[in-house]
Amino acid sequence: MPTSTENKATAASAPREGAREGFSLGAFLPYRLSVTTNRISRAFARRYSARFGLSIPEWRVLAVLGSFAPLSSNEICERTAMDKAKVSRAVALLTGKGLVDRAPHPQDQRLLRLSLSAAGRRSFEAVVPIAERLEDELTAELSDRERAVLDRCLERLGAALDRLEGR
Amino acid sequence: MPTSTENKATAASAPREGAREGFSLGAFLPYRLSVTTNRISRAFARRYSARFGLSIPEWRVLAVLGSFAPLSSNEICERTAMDKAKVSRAVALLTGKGLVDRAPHPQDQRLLRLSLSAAGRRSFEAVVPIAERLEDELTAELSDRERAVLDRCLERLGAALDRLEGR
DNA sequence: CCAATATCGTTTCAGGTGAAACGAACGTCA
DNA sequence: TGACGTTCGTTTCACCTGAAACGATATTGG
Repeated sequence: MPTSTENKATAASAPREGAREGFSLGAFLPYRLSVTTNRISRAFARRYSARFGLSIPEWRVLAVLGSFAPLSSNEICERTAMDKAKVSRAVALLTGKGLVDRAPHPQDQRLLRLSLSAAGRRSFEAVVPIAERLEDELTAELSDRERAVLDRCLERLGAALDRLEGR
Repeated sequence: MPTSTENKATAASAPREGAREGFSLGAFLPYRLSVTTNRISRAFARRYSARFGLSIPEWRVLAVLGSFAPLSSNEICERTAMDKAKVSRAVALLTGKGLVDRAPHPQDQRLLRLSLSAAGRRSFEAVVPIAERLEDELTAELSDRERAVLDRCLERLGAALDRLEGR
């Protein structure tokens, strides 16, 4: 859906006049992560959004429901790390498209019991290979060890964030 | 500025009923990168936005101008990987705050010649240590080797994206 | 039992976003 | 020179976003 002009990759180049050494945005980890992540999101969206008409939030909901249905909205929030408003909208769109079934929870009327419809499961099964292929293409140049280190780094960054937020 | 409810970190847990093994969002690299990156952006914004009144785009513009002034808007686009509309707005805000000076380019009247004002440089010098400290805290648990591998992974992901986009 | 409080999901609201349209300035080529 | 296409930065437009307010349901405490 977005064919952005942004994030076309930017190699850090040499400082020019007025250079203030000691800080380089191009080497700043939050910045690098942000650029790479945005580019990946776009690349992924380009592949499936046109074909399936799914936004990223919708795809995420589809993904967790494909693996863990039935879930309440709140459980989807936890599993996708999206806020409840975003989940609510994505679920509304997916039910409107007939991809998600929405039923009341038998014990607690506040909760929804969300699951994939037959059509939803077909979409899920169709998108998963695309997702996996993109991941393979992205990580093709990474050795198994590098991939393992990358996973560990993300885990530790998450733990560091837990500490920072938990203060 | 944003004290989000989103991205509070979500550990992957065991599949439940209806589990469809073979795909787990929690192990999907684009997803993990996205969650971690968004959390870092928020953590960073919390630290400086209240104190300096800077949005993330503004901070990025400040950062590149602090290191590479003078730059045109287009050069800022390249260096920050933001699209031109976002840069245009950030520059407008920064000039409004008196942090950035805007002059016409002597040879090419289409270009702007942007640089930090004295106040802008003071803000830059004030934010840089905060940025560096956050990065240190985030990567405190990473060994030098892990950090190096992480950098290399990001580089190779970027190269893979170049290929994917360049087609 | 009845308040008071908490939780769930939706909706509202103000603001940010990218894509595209736009005007102005430049370069080109005859 | 002048018509044409290009590049630069701004603005418009439709959409997406998170925070907060909200109604509905459940739970707790008196």
